[in-house]
Amino acid sequence: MTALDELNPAQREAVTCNASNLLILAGAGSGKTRVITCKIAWLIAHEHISPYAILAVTFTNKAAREMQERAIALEPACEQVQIRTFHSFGAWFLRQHAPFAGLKPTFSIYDDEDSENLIESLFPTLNSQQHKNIARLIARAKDYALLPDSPGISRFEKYFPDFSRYYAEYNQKLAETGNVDFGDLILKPIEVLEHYPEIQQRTHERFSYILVDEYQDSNIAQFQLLKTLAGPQTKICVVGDDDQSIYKFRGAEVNNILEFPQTFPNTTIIKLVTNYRSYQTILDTAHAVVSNNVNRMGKELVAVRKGGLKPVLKVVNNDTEEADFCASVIDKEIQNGRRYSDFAILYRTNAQSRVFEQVFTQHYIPFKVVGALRFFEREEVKDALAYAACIYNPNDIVACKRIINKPARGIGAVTFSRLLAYSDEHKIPILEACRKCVFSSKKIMQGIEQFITIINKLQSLLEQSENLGLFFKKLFTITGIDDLYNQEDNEKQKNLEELASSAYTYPATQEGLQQFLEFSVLDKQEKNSPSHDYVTLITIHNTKGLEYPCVFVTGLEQGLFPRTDKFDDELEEERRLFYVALTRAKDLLFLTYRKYTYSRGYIQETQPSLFLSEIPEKLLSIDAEKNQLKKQSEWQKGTKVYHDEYGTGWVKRVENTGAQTVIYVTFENGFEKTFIPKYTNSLMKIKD
DNA sequence: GCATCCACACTTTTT
DNA sequence: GTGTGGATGC
Repeated sequence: MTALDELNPAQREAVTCNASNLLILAGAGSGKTRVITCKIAWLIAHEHISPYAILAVTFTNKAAREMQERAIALEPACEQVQIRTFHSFGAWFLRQHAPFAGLKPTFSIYDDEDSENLIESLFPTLNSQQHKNIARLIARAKDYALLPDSPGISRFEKYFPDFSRYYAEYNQKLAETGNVDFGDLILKPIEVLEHYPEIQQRTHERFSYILVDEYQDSNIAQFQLLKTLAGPQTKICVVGDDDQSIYKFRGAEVNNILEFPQTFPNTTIIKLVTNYRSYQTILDTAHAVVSNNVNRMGKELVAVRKGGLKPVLKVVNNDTEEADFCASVIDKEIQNGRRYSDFAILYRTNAQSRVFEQVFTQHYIPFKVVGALRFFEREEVKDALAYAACIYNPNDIVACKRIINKPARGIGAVTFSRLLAYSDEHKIPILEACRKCVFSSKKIMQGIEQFITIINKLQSLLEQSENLGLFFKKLFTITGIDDLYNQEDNEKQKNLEELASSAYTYPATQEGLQQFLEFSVLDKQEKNSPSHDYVTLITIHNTKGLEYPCVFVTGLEQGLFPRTDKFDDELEEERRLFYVALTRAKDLLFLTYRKYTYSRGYIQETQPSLFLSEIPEKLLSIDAEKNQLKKQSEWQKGTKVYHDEYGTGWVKRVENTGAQTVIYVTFENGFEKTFIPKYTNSLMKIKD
């Protein structure tokens, strides 16, 4: 295979290694995708493994598509390889085994917002913050593969009293209506495999090779799915980078990768540390920061591209100056022949994009904000999809609730809960309940009748339409959402247009509808329009896997990045996030620190990010007036702390020895102790 | 059931 | 500064 000749020795070893359990530690920019795609092609061409027997799991659909395309380019038979996200694999598996999972063949998949809406209709007496909390905790519980009756669920109770009861009722309702949420897409396949040995046997026989990408961000449930999918003969290859694990807050378990060699005996570990992306100066800076983490496997990237300019640290007064600085650098570099698409502005929180949008507009710099409000999550788009979902699946109570009174037909929350109770009592789908239920109020009866008429019309319209796009166009008119959004908002109208056009390639059949609905819920990532030349404004989380010639990492203030209310292990995750940010840059890297920020309308003085103090000065080109950048530790005299053993105390003294901070704490019980925060997990900051 | 107004909160979020 | 949840009144 000629592609093999283009690989470095470590990459080649990773591709050809035939170990049963293989862990590839692939640093940022080390050619990871190339290795995986080569490996898939190699398995088919040289190990004579059927493409049908290979499963490759990625974290995003975008990554899956890219992987498939590149694998096919190397070996056409890769067309047959299952390359999917964990969730899309789960959906695929459940469609085939729906009855075994207790699901109707037309089951709907609920995203986080849908789940929350379901919780809202189940527990109408709770307020929306409580609904949110329950939804978040259920999602987390499912990430950890915990069911309402699992012993481990008790630790959730302290965040929400009676949590397991709400969780049980929620799951019960999903089961009754035969629908699933995102968590179930992982958990239900595990259940099916465990309860039906013949299905597991067949699955084991089918997949002889499983590859998992971005393994550092897999969660416990996904890990269990991986274990149940793998038979005694199945070979497993996981690829990831412990330094880039940034999704712990949503259940990612970095121990999946750290403990992989212990869990799967005789694991071969291959490290890919040759970096093809960034200049060495950028990697030196990134390494200086991430090496402060204790909980890591430890590896240092080596750049193929030696030298390079030092990263620039720019100190500015406020957010406008920060954006002005970025704009002027961009303008200058454009003069030097760069394109707008060479630049990315990275920030910790979405709210930071606003000033950049304003300033860039003034400077006539074209930009695109990534990920703020995703297309398939927009109100009008979800409304249209909800009508479609009602036609496809009469048991979709969330979709029905969403649009039964949209546009307004005089059917409120009370009426809907009665309909829900009726469907519950008579064990009939919610749409049947709408057809059969009788209310004394004439106004309500008329409203429901209107709604049912619309649904009936749509049902007969579906198979008469030429394609799904044309069906949607008619749907907008018949349902009245066209009028609802037409007058007030042109943008929403455009989005509906775009929804229709993205459905044109699907046939107007039950099957086509199912595929489109599934696509809309599982593949929400905005597709990038490569034809356009614009600066990217993006959160650091969203940049994972991306690279840009010129990167600005902005808002490097203590409290914002890192947030200061973090415990030790969370601080390490913030540091990994910073590491991810730095390693996105190929050529030029700019770091900005604002001395003052606005928050809640007030101007506040800031401290520079702890991470800036972790970069040796000689690695940076510092653009600041004298004394603008004070060194600052995250620990200050007077900070209130809590220690697992000694209880509450206050920091008496802080010593900074450059690389290391030592703090002296006096506790309420009289103890005086010395800590190196970097090495302690039992001490945390608490609010005064 | 719906419109209106006020208080309040405000990380990140591949699926 | 801005958007949203919840209370209030019609």
